[in-house]
Amino acid sequence: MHSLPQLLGANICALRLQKNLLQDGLALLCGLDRSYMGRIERGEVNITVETLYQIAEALGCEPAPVLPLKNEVISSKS
Amino acid sequence: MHSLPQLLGANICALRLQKNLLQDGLALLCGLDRSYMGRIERGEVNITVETLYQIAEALGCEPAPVLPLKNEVISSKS
DNA sequence: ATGTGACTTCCAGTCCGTA
DNA sequence: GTACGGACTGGAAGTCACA
Repeated sequence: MHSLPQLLGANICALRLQKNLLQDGLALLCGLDRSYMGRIERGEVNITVETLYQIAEALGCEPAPVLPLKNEVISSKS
Repeated sequence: MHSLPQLLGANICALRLQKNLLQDGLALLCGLDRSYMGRIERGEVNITVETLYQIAEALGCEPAPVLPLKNEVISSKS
């Protein structure tokens, strides 16, 4: 069980590697900064849905497969 | 074809009505402000993935069915 | 090729109202 | 019950320099 941004970042990283892309390359496709893409993959930031769609578009898939299931996510509520 | 926030808001609204919830009630379940929930449904704001998960949780479904498909969304790129 | 700190701008999200 | 407005705070977006 990890935080939502961490799981999301791990999924993005895995999908990126499947496409043999570098963080640089993916960031370019998304229209995002290289260093910001790194932070996303490390789960350091909580992205918006628009950013999610940009990434899904660049990865050539729907946003859904990028998202972890609810029960994989550490609940932020007590 | 509408903007992403508009489609997302319409989906949330439809799912909320299926559950016979008011904006008030859904906002409470999500831990969000009532007026902000209204803005979400009207597509006036671009929410984060964490908020998306809060809403999916409150609606009793996964985040995926709340999200529109890429090809339903007006591309923000030219 | 990626991690990180420092930074600015802008919007996610709250709280107060009115109709 | 819901739409809509103004004013506000924290944090997402976005960039750069350096390790």
